[in-house]
Amino acid sequence: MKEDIIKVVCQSVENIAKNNDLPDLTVDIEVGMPKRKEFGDFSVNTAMLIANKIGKKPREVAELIIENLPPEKDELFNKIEIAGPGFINFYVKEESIVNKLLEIETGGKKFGTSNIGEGEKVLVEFVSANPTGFLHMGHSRNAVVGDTVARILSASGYDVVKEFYINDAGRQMNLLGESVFIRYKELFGHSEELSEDGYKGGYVKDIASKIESDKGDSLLKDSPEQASEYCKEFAKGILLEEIKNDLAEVNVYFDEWYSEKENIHTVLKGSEDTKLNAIKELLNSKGVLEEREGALWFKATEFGDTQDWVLIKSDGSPTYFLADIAYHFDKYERGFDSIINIWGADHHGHVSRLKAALKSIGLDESRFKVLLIQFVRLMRQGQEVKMSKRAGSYVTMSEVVEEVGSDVMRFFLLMRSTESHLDFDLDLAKKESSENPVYYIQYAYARIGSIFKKAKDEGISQSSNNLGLLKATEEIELVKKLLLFPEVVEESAKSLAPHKVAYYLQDLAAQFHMYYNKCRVVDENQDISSARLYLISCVKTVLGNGLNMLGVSAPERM
RNA sequence: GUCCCCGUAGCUCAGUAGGAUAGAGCGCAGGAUUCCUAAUCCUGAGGUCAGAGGUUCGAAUCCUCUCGGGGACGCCA
Repeated sequence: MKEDIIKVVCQSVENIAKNNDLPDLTVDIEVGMPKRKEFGDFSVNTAMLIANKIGKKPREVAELIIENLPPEKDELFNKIEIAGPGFINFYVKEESIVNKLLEIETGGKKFGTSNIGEGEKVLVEFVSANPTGFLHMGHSRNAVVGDTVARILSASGYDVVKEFYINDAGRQMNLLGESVFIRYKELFGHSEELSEDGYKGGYVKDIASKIESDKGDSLLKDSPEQASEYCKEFAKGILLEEIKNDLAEVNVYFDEWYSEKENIHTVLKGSEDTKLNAIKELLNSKGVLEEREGALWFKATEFGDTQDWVLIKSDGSPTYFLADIAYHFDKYERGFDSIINIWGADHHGHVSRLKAALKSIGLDESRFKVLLIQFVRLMRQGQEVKMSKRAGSYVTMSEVVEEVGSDVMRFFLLMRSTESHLDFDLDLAKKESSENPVYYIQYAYARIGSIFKKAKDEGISQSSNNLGLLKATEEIELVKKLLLFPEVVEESAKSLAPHKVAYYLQDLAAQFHMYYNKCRVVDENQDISSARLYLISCVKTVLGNGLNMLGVSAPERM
């Protein structure tokens, strides 16, 4: 619908430009939907935008634009008016709106998808938690947002790969291995204190017991280093499985599990050195490294960052940052046009240093985007549920999923803009009523299913033959809302903002429920009924497509 | 001290490259079901868009400053 208006206004502006000898009269036609009915179905502010260029008052320009509209305007509009400071308001013929339903029906599951991505290769990396424990609530928002961004991008014509970066190298993993080994030794009566920053969660003991039932006391005969190493690898395997299961519970699946240890710290077939060493050499060749106080530094300040960073510590071991540069260099090497990272907001300081590093080795850092996600607060009875990771008393993601279900979990985590802090209200999440926005939307979907069941009993089926009978304001408004869906998805994809789809679905569901209460679908008049069935079938399609994009189920019955 | 996010109704939050009289849900006060699911709908009250300047035809939106909340500033990851 908007395209139609853009088309005719554009033609008009071209005509004006020709007649007045203004060759560079170009303008983006922006079509708005006024909130108030008196202002028509669509409006355009073009006159105000080009008034200066033409040298006339906005309202006069508006008149000019209307005069120069192509003849097809009569087929499309009932009325065109100038209002306020120079808006042009279009009153569209009901018929031309309603006929657009055919496009939705034809589009089916594809309606709402687009090709704005043009097959661009995108890597979305998210979660990327250390396999040193279970996923907690903080990870859950990252997981669900990342997955949904990926779904929306796919739907918009991007070629998306979802990747989980496994931080399985370095200090944290060593600590985990040592902690497990200590618990293992406990099982044989060797008591030893866990170090200050060792892992204290109960799962560490569980893993130790598994090793014991697997291997008996054989680890005691190995060297402590060998034993710890074994424990580490064993624990990693178990915890990764656990993480995969937790993610699967909320419908999150990855295409790639990228092991830092295997890819960055190991010499791969066909290469002479590790990626870690290779990147260090590359940086060195660019002259951006410096030895200071026994450590090797990256001069990030030369590339816009506020401070320099250590890449190799004075004890000779690499920092996480160096591995991260190597990892991101590899992302470019793998040929992605666009690289998206979903990070917790607490990592925002790392954006500029990584960008600085990419820039220093000549990579186009505009292809690299970080979506920062603000924190989640878990609320129960109006109180924040306090979590302390140190004490091992944090609420895991799977505990909450078990409590509220996957659909609610996902939707609640998607409801807010990613740059807003999110209060996860457990009490609301568990309510099976209209207060709960998930059920509100799903109920609309199920309700349509139920109407169709009724229609079937009555022997009425949907038809596009009588769409002209859809004349009620609620019907026109509903169709207009449906037609907005592709635009919402596109907007959501461009701005990496899945909450826009969530909001849209709530609005659409509200409008449908209103319609349901106002107009009876299955009625005596079979012609009207068949047209209305056609309409609500389109509503069902859009609700279904939207929910699917969010990874939330669309139930036929509730 | 430097940097990032936030401040909109009692609460939780939307607000679409600046647009017309600022929205939704919850909560609150009323009301609607002989009929497709009342997990629904309707009506109402409720606002100095944190504050002050600036930019212009026009600002919740853009710029500057102030105040308030959260987070980041490691040879941790």
